[in-house]
Amino acid sequence: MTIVSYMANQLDSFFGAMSDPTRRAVIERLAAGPASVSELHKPHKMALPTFMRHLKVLEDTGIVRSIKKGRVRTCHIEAAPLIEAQGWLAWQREIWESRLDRLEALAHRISEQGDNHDT
Amino acid sequence: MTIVSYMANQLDSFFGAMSDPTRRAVIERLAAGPASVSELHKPHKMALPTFMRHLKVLEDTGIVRSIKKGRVRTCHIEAAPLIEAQGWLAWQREIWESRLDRLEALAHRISEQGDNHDT
DNA sequence: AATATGGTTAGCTGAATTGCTAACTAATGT
DNA sequence: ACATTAGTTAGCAATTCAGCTAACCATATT
Repeated sequence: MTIVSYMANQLDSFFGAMSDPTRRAVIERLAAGPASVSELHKPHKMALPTFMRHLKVLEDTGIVRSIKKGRVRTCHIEAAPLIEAQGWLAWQREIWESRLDRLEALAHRISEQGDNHDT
Repeated sequence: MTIVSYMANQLDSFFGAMSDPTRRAVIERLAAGPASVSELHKPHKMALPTFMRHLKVLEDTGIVRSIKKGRVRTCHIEAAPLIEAQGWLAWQREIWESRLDRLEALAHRISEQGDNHDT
């Protein structure tokens, strides 16, 4: 079992959640402190139900938590999923960087063997 | 113009690319060194054209580069996009962590005001 | 009690994503 | 020259995603 399959569920949904600019904007806003749904919605041009679905994605992933008091739902950030994902990236990057010189050397050797590179 | 919109294109495609387990597995494999398309494909059960499309996503995002020599296309990793994304995550995390105590205190205060939390 | 506000549910679109097969080109091996 | 291997192109089907409107419940506010 690779580490990938172990973390797959978590990372799939985390990266999926982060791949949308609206959702990243919400996260950036929440970094400044908790906010209600309509407060979060205000700067975005989309309809409220559409926006709510983005919020739901963030909650399902565990990145955002919310509490409803009266008719107001207040959202805040949960750091754990981010820390995990950042850990994965950092780990990958470490491996890559430790091999980059070798990789580049090899890539150069390959590209010099033939002039057939597309890209 | 927010920092989000500035980095939007890069980060959208990067996180989108990372949200698929097949593509993350390819990245992990490539961390161990360059490999041909069929070498990369071997451990995956999907049809080759399907797999090729995943590879194309990674190339379009700039995470993977490839060189064709003869009939063999050799792929390797490009570190830059990863470093950028990791930077964004690290930056976010820094902000969050510096506020986490305040956030949690506030969340507690809110949740104690009313018993209406639906997660 | 009536109205306004904050959020939610249901259901519809169009576009993008992920999988497939079939058929094909180009390079290599025999 | 012929067969095999490596990769590619084209096109189809099922699913998911991101947006919308309309209608609705529950809690303030007046």
